[in-house]
Amino acid sequence: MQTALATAGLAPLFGRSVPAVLPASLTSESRTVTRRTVAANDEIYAEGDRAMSFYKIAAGVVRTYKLLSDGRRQIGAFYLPGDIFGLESGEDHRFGADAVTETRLLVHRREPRALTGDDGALAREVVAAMMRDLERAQEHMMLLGRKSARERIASFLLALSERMADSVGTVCLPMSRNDMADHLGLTIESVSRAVTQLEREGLIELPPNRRTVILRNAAALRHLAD
Amino acid sequence: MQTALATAGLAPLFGRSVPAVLPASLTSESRTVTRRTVAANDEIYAEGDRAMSFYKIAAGVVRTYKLLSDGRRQIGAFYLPGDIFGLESGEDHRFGADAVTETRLLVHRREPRALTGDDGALAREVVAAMMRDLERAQEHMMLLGRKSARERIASFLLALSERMADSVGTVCLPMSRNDMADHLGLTIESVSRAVTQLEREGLIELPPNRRTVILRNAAALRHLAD
DNA sequence: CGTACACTTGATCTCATTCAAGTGACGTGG
DNA sequence: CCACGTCACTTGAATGAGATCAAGTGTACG
Repeated sequence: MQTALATAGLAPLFGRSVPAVLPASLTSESRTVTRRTVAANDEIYAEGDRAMSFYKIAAGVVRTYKLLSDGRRQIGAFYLPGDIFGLESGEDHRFGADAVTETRLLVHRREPRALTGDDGALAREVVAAMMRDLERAQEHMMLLGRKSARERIASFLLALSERMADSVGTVCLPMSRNDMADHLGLTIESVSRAVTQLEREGLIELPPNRRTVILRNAAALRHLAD
Repeated sequence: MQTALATAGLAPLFGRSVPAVLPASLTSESRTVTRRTVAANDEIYAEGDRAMSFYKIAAGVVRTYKLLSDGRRQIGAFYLPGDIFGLESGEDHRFGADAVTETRLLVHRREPRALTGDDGALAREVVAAMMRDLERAQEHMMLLGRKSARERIASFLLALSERMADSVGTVCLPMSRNDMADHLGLTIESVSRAVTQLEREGLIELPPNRRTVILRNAAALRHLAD
C-alpha cells in the first residue's frame, strides 16, 4: 500500500549512477534502519500521521486501512513477511497501519538521501513495492466493484494462497473474519456464510478452528474468481 | 492506470545522472514520440495486448477497464488531458483502454532506454503518474468497498470537478451513465436514480441534456463523500 | 420530421445487510 | 483437570439497498 518517494525525493532518485548488482540491503543493518516489534492489533501508525518512515516486515502480518467519519473501514491490503508498506508520495500516511499478528518490522527512516543512488537496491525495491501495490489495488477494484460475495472469497483465498506458499493447497488465515469483511467490502456475516457455502459445495475445507483453509478444488475456485 | 517500467527497465532507470532541470519533453516532439487520434469509443489497446507504448493525452478523455469472463466490466480510471496512462510493470497491458470522446494522444514508444536518464523529466513524470494512479486506486477502493450509491456519485462528481477545472462549480460529464456505472460499481439505473435524488435534494442541478452538473451545495456533497 | 440512442422512471426481485441468537474454541482460575 | 467466561465465528429471520426487468421520455442527428 501507499506509494513512495517524497516529491522532494524524486529528483535525487534519478540523480546518481549505481552498480548493477548490490546487496539486498533492506534486510541488512545500517544506520538508517531500526527494528520494532508490535503486538497483535496494535497500531503501527495512524491515518494522517506524518510519514517519517517506511517498513519491511521481518515476521508477522500487517493491515493498512482507511476510515470513513462514521467508522466504516476499508482495509486496503494485507502485508506479509518480505513486503514493504508505509511508502507515501506526500508528507502524510494516507492509510493507517496496524499489526494483525505480532509483527517484527525493519523501520527505514525516510531521509532526504535514503532513496538516492547510495543504495540502488533499496530504491529499486521501493519502486517495485509501489508497483506491486498498484497492481493489487487495481485487481482489488475489480473485486470490489463487480464480484459477488462467493467470488470475492474465492479470489481472496486464491490470492492469499499464492502469496503465503504454505504446503500446497493449504492457506492459514492470520486475520479475523472482521478484517476479511473490511477488505472484501462485505459484512462479517456475509463472509462467514460465503465460506460455509464454499465448504458445503466441497471447494474448500476448514478444520474446527476455522482459521485454516484447504483448497479442495482450486480449478473451481479459479473459475469462480475469474 | 497501469504501472510502469518493465522489470528489465528498472536497472537503467537508476543508471544515469541527470541535470536538475530539463524541458518538459513529454509535450515536445522527439524520435520516440508519435501522435495518434482515436474516435470516440474506439479501442486504444486491449487487455492483454503487449505493452509497446504508453500514452499522454493531448485532448480528449480515456477509460481503462478490465472484463470478467461473463462481460462484467470495471472501469479502473478515467484519464483527462495531461494525464499519462498505459504504463505497465510487466510485458502486457493489464487493463484495456479506449477513447471516451475523440482523443489526441502522444504515443511514447517503450524502448529499453526510453526511461533512462537521457530524459529525467520524462522518467520523473512517469513515476509521478504511477503514484497518482496508486493514490486514486486506493481512494477508489474505499468508494467501492464501503460507500452507498449516493455517496459514490457525490465523491465522483467532486473528484471530477477538481480535475476538470471548469468554471467553478460546474462539471461536464464526458462519459455516459454506463461508463459511470462501471466505474462506480453500480448499474446504469442506480446511477440515474442517485443523480436524480441529489438533484431533487438541491445538491446538484442538471441542464436538460443531463451531461453537465452544477454543484449547488459543494459542502453537503463533500460531507456525503466524507 | 422521424429514428436512434441515452437517460429516466416504475415495479418487482434478490443478494447482502441487519438484528438476534446460538455454537464452539481457547484461556483462566479454581 | 475441569468449570467457566470470553471472544470469534456461525446460523437464522427479517429488512433493505441496489439489481433487474420493462416501459417511458427527451435529446440529438440525419
